[in-house]
Amino acid sequence: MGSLETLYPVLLTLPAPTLEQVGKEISRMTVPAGTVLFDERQPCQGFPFVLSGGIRVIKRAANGRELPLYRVLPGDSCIMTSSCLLGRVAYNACGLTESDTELAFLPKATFDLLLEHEPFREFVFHLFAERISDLMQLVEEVAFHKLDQRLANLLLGRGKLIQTTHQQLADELGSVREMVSRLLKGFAEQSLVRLGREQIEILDPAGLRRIST
Amino acid sequence: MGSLETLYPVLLTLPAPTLEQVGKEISRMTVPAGTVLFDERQPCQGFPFVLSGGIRVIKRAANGRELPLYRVLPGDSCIMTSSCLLGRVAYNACGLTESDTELAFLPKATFDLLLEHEPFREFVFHLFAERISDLMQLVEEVAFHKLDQRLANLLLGRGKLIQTTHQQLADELGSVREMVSRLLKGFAEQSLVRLGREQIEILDPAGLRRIST
DNA sequence: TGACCAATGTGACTTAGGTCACTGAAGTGC
DNA sequence: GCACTTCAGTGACCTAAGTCACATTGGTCA
Repeated sequence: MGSLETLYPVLLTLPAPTLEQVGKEISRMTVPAGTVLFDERQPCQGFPFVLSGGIRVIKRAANGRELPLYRVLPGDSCIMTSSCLLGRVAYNACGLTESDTELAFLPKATFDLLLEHEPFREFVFHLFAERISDLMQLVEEVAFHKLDQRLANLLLGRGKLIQTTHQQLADELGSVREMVSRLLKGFAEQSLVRLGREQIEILDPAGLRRIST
Repeated sequence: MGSLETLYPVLLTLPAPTLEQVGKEISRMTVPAGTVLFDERQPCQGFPFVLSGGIRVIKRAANGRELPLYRVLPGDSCIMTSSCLLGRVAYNACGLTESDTELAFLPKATFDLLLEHEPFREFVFHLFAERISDLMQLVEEVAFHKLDQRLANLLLGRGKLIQTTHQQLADELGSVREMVSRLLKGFAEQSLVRLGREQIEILDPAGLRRIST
């Protein structure tokens, strides 16, 4: 939907010739939902901008279970990909498009050029800082929080009426459907939610929040 | 021990006047082992260099348990502190000196100046990338690996003869002493290690590696 | 309407990990 | 040598979470 400049207003702080160069050298692509964008150490094609859609970055376990690490939405950038560009460190995680996604890639040379500009640097650092913050949050969740807390937390901030299946919630938590069903049943018995087929109505956000902490 | 330039050779790539300015504006401090350097959202004093000693960055749980996130050793920098400088994101973790530690802080203004130089930028990006990599590794460990795997992994790469207590190992893993004792006993029964008071002798690294995967 | 399928509910069981409450063993200082 | 402390070993028990094997429910579509 939005143009590159609307989604990434930091680009507007660049000098006009630089911005023009960006426009010239950026390469766009559209990929359908469910595409694997990268997996355990793929060569990186440049600095990625997400224009629409979104990317789910997950970590796969040996036993097939998987855990979502974070999402990359329009306006963000996938540090995963970009930092192999920046820091020459190989990660092993896997990125999938959640829905049809438009991407734009900036070649490394152009990206380096942009980094000469303080506002753009700040933008990139901010992306890094946010990812680190997300990952720490995740470590905290996985290491210290029980599943009911994590589920309650997941339900909160998704609106009053959530359209989803138990399986999807389980995937989100890196758990299994049965656990989610049981916990939701417990929530329903406490009148925190009302359950329906493929939908959950939040009745008592405060109560959920109490559990989620 | 080492000078700033020896530990951070990237500084030598800076123009002489800049380097001189760094020397002038940097402030050094020495803190004893066990000092809390920062805790849930402290103001940051600048970009930190570690000259000797080391910092343990941990996450505290509500129940008092704690999990080490990563260490900052001489030559590294604590992204935690620095990225609140860079990305204006507040983290909540806690940093403690592991041993007597010499630190040097660069004021934000000087740090911004250094970022004008490509090699220094690269250095900083690399630090970020490594931390992210560490954190992902940690997520993987905590979410997917069993304690015996994690313990085996911890023992490996620490030399043939490890001087430590079970309690210290447990702290390292975010677990409890009893579990470590039990697991070590199991390892000993498989002749993977020989146990002694405050020491563990690795007998079969290959066997441990098999477990650790 | 009846076959079919995805989503959900549920009980029985297993496992990993943690907690508690001890006991014993090895060093340390006097 | 003896008191004291720290470290380690161990059994009994508890809990969260996952696994397995189903039964049920509601919707879709030929």
